[in-house]
Amino acid sequence: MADRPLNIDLLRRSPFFAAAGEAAMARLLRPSFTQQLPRGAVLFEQHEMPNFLHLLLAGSVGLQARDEAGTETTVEIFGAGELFLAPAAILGLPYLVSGAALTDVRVLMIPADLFREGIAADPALSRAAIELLSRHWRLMVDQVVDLKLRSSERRVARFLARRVPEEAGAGVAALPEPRTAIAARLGMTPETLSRALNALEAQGAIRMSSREAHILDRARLLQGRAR
Amino acid sequence: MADRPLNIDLLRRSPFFAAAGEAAMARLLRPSFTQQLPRGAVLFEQHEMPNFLHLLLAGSVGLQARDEAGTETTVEIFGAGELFLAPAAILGLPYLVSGAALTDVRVLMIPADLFREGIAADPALSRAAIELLSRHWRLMVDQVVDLKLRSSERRVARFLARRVPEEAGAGVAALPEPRTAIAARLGMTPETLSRALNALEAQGAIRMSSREAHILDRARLLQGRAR
DNA sequence: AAAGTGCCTTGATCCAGATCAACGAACGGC
DNA sequence: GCCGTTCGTTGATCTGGATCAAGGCACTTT
Repeated sequence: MADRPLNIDLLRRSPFFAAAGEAAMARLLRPSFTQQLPRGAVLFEQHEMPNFLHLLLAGSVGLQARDEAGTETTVEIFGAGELFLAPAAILGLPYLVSGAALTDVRVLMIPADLFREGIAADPALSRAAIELLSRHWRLMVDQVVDLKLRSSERRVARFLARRVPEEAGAGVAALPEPRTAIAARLGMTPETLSRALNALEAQGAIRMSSREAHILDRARLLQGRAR
Repeated sequence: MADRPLNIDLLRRSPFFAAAGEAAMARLLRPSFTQQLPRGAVLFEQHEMPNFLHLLLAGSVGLQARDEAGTETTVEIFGAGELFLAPAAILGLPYLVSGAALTDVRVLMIPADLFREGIAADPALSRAAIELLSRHWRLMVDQVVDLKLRSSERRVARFLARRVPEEAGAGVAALPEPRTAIAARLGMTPETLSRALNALEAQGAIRMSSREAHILDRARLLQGRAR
């Protein structure tokens, strides 16, 4: 079933399987297998037909979209525990975006057809899918609002804050993925991202080291220099 | 059941009920009623708990979000035939956005609890919800890509093109909603929208009159001045 | 250890689109 | 039919962030 023992607990805690329940989880897991992929690997390509659902066990994956001119952005970055059936998998439509490993990753591959059958048959599973989709819709709405009405510095601040437990006043946000991808996810250039991080550091809200940000004061970080 | 005869055919053709099937439709319609609201009316308010699902029968509704500072944007504009269960209704969570009538509207009000029960019980209905959510997720992804990598003029062009049948070379795009709302939906100021429309007219791709745009050459409109 | 090779930051300049400020046109109220 | 009010356009200016162009570093590769 897997080419290496897989962390059942992580799965159980993932928002999706928590909603789907043990039974559905067991059923989906039986024919699934895990895969280890290096940074840069492409999990699926825009316009392809989906054969698998991907549940991320470790690492980060970026959903990337290319426009007609060939320029690319990162639409969203997902971390461990997330299932992204870029709804394609459910609907049986071609992927709207590509999925690329932004770090080395370990993914659970769930056969898409099996999943589609499961959804039709098992109300708990379809309920879980509905919740997942709703959550993902909200993520995108949040991002649209962010892009439309917040400055790049604010977007960076919020991005960092989201990487640390909700109620913590301080903490460490890991940033294992390349700056380019983070910048794209935030709708800015790497240069602007770099400058925004500097500014936040100058304000005393964070302290940067190469692949992580120490958040010194979450509240201050979020409210900005509006002192 | 309704305070005025309602166009069953429009409902049947709406993407949601088309997927849900006649039976589910009939069941949901029985306790529902329609409402006629003037431009500016608020269908639901951000942070409120959802009591109804809204199926738009006529007019346009804008999903608006306010940030902490109080500035407002339009996240999406929906037209006749659309059902927007700003997923809140499904999940039983407070609305993430407000819904405002951008024109005079006629809406079918479907009790949310009834809908939630229906989803749990009827596979066809939950299937329809999944499809709706997937479609709406894709709309938002599209918009994020638009905002991240296209200029305001391109966004306007695409917005107009989407308001005319896919395969038509020419046609009329109605723009009944206030310019301010359209501009916000497109992530720009009314001034910029106005100038973009002028530019597209100068390129000979469209001809504007106050509340509609005549699209003279859809292909040209979409490709831009890259002549 | 030297020489690549990515990846990130820093600095200088530029520009699309925001902002500010009138101005005009459509519309409902009386 | 006039008047205030709301909504859209136009023009002038300003600016956040993009773009362009070098540098640092931290890695592998030899």
